[in-house]
Amino acid sequence: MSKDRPYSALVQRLKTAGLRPTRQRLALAKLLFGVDQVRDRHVTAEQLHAEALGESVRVSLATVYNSLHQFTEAGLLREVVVEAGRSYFDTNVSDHHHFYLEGRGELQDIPGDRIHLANLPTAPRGTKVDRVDVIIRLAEEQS
Amino acid sequence: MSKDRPYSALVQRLKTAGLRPTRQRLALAKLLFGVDQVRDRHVTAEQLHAEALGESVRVSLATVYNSLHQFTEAGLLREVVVEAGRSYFDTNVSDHHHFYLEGRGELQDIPGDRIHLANLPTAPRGTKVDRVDVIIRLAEEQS
DNA sequence: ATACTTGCAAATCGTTTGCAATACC
DNA sequence: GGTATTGCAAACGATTTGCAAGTAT
Repeated sequence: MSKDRPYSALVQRLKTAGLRPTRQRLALAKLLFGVDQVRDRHVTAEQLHAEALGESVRVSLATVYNSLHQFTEAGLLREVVVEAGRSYFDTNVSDHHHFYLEGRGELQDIPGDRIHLANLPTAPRGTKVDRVDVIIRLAEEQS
Repeated sequence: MSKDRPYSALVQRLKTAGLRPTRQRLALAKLLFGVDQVRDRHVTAEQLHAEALGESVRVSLATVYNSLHQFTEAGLLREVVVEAGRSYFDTNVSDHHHFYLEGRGELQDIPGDRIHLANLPTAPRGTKVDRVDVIIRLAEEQS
């Protein structure tokens, strides 16, 4: 499997999302959604930028931010807010929730059907539920 | 009821929390917890600062930040993270959840016993649940 | 060819910090 | 008096923007 393969699946995914498959976007998509990525990922812009540079992919941080937001708008990513002042992007866009390990700043998925929410109050008049976020904040246990 | 009353209840509350009842802290406490405040409040530092200035209370923004964090550490406030890059402080420190009106950046409390969480996964080894946040994100309904 | 993208550096936003001046006990 | 607290302005980290140069179709 050559490193220069066009990754047609990813190219197609970007096109379908209405995004030109530029070198940068494709490289980032590969890091985020590529076949090498076994499980779902939770990254910050800085992390992804560092990772790209580490793989000798030349991208500016600004472009990483732009791409992450474009991917999010296109429904390829989901933004998770757990900490004021830092945004995480989750490659798992299905209905699910999160563990947040406060010490490490680490996120972990919890399948959506794992938690049961009952008696959800109805949305106030004039509004509709966009989504429900459940974050279980974890602290390191002092043995 | 004079405007200059010492607000002994608030003074006591600060003292109990191990905080000197300075002019600034007392003024902020009054805005947050004072008798005039009917319901629970959700404020950002900037909002509270503006409000204080509006009431001719001289406080610096830095002191507002300091005080909010001190109040939070003392358990008088709870910090709510709904949006990357902005912190809300909630005067309701009991167990409860939130509606978040995305358009207006507005928070609304949902009593803790209103929502039923079932099948909560157990915390990973070495960690313990610090708290569970449920945020119901609301969008304005396009009629 | 033309519209979309990129990179850079500067700008911005919310928040924090260093430190001298000030207020509380 | 001695310590905690304040205010200011500068520092900060994350994110965004303006714009000239580059790239996809």
